[in-house]
Amino acid sequence: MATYTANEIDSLLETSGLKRTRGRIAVLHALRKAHKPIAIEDLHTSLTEPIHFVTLYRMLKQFVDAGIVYQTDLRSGKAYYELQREHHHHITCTKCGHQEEFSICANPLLNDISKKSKDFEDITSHTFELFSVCNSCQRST
Amino acid sequence: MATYTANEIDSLLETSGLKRTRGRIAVLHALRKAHKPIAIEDLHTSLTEPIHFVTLYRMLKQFVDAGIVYQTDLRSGKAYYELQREHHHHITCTKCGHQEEFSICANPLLNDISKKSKDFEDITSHTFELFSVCNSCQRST
DNA sequence: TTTAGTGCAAAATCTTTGCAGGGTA
DNA sequence: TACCCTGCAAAGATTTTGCACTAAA
Repeated sequence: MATYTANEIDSLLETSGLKRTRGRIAVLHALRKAHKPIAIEDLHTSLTEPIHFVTLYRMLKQFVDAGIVYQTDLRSGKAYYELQREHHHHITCTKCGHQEEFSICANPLLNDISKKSKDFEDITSHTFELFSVCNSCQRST
Repeated sequence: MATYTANEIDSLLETSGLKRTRGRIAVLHALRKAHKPIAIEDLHTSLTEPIHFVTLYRMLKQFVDAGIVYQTDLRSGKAYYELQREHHHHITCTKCGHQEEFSICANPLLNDISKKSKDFEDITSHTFELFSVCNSCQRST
């Protein structure tokens, strides 16, 4: 449950035209284990294979371009990554950073939007993140 | 039309408990003129008053916290800012950077989400950005 | 073998912090 | 006057680039 099957990973990579390397497989497994958007630094820590930061940056960019990985931004000054098929969103507290997950996705809106667009056909990816002050921070103000 | 009235700016700042300085007024005017999310560097270029980058960073953080300014991320490695009341979203081409604006906002979803949340009452702000490959880049592949 | 992927070193870019002086209420 | 705001210098953090070597198809 915590890992992709070898077949699933292989087909993801093959479809994208990316070679099946030890590093990429390890990264996809690590992303799968995270179960939430994770920053590059934390991803690197969680890896079982030694992979250089530079390589990690390059891999993730390719994965995002290929649509395998979802990239989002939580206003913390760095990028967060998650497997596309685990895709979900968060409310983040702007005071303490506390997060709550929610399963509602903006997908229904995407169809409307792409239908109206003249320059774009399909939306390959999106970000959707909410920010607020959590109840406990609110009380302590 | 391209500028706030002095009164409007004054009340924005007053409500937020921020002092009415020459710099802040100039920045709000510049944001108003932009009519779209703008990066700090471009904002700085467009200013009529000389304002230090450091000050600009600090101002924008305050504005975002105060709810005057909307902060978003276009996966370009830097933050974009826009007046909250001009708030709208974009589809960005991941190849050439071409943007198309759309007026549909995720607001209807926000209500649903905050109602279901146990840790958060009101959503103060959100990001919602779409990514795709534009038709013209698609053709040239 | 040929092309794509990786590691290393270095640099570029964006953003934050501490402190002293200046402006606003 | 008291506190907030700003500029300056410096540092911190994240991400990118060039090049040589290695591994996958």
